[in-house]
Amino acid sequence: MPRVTEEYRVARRREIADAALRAFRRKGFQATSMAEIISESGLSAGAIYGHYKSKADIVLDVATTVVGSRIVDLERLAAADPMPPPARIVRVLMDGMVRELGSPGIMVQLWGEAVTDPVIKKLATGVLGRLRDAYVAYISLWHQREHGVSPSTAEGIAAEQVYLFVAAAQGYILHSALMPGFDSESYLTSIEKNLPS
Amino acid sequence: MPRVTEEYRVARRREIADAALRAFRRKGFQATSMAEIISESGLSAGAIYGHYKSKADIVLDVATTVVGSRIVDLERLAAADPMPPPARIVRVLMDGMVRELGSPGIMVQLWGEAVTDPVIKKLATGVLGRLRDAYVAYISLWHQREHGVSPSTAEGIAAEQVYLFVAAAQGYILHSALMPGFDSESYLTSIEKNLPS
DNA sequence: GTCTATAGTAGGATAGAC
DNA sequence: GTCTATCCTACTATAGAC
Repeated sequence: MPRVTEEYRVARRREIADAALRAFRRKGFQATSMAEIISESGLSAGAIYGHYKSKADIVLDVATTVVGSRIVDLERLAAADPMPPPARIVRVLMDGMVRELGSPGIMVQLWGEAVTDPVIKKLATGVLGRLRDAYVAYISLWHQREHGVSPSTAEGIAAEQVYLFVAAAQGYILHSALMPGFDSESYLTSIEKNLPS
Repeated sequence: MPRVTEEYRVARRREIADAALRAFRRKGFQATSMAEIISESGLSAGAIYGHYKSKADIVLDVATTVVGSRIVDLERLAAADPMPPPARIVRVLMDGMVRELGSPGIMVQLWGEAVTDPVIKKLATGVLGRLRDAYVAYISLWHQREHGVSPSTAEGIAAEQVYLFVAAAQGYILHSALMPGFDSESYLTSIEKNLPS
């Protein structure tokens, strides 16, 4: 027997999550204190802890949403005809991530936090796993469509190549966050040229 | 006019740095408190702050040493005949890193911290830059030796390929830190098979 | 230089009134 | 559900005696 309607609860959570994302965009995840999320949301500590049980819980919600969008990106591209080559996908994913997250630095902080915080680690592992699976599916489908290979051999190729594609995306994020004056365009063209197809 | 001999000072710093590295190996960088470094070293807070001005200063010293070892690895391999192919280098670097650091998680935490801490960021940027340069030099030399191309074209190839090689190493570190049951051997063989040569 | 003791600070989370 | 006020814990760094 809920004390408020389900609708209300969902709307409030979204409101809080959006405020948190705005705060994270400015200062990253670790450096953003609960006080800042509270201030950004215009609510109070009590109100927020009534909807989320911890800061990690908020991060989890925000990140899950963002990753969901990337999966949707991949599915949309998989439905296109002709499908862009797998190497081209890195660019699309990175564009989407930067657009939504503002700065790739947040991802790096998330990874760092995951090393010690079990809740965040579970999140990061899930994220990485889901994206990897979606990427495998994409590569496999692409090989079937463009090179006409059988589903099983396409699957084999995809499983073997996916590590490098994922690493290319991770490398983009790291370079972008850590190297001042990082030239994203030359990174992406270099990647697209040297990744297998 | 130093109050103690230079030798003594250097030895003490090394002693502290070694203790810090042992502590970092267990719990990573962020999660290791000064109290733990103090306890591990058998010294006191006062003693340590007499030799390092902050915790970040200790991390900087430790990390610089570790990275120096990777550069030495690369130089040693560059002197071998025949030189191992560039794709093979990822494995060597990762082996050395894991041996010295115990866990790749420390690197991930370092990256995360770099996003907000200017001192650590400068360190991470420098590390990445030095390794990248050493890698470029290696790839370039390898193409000259093994494919007999001119130095200038070899340099061009190296500059274009290096991003992907570095990303492969970073991907190894991230997967290793975040994916439970990560199969490092299949990662490395997959990388070696799909990286350009 | 090194020790003990502690100052100083920041941030996540809760209690209790409304 | 939400607010204000505050507790509590954790941790870096310093002060002052030896």
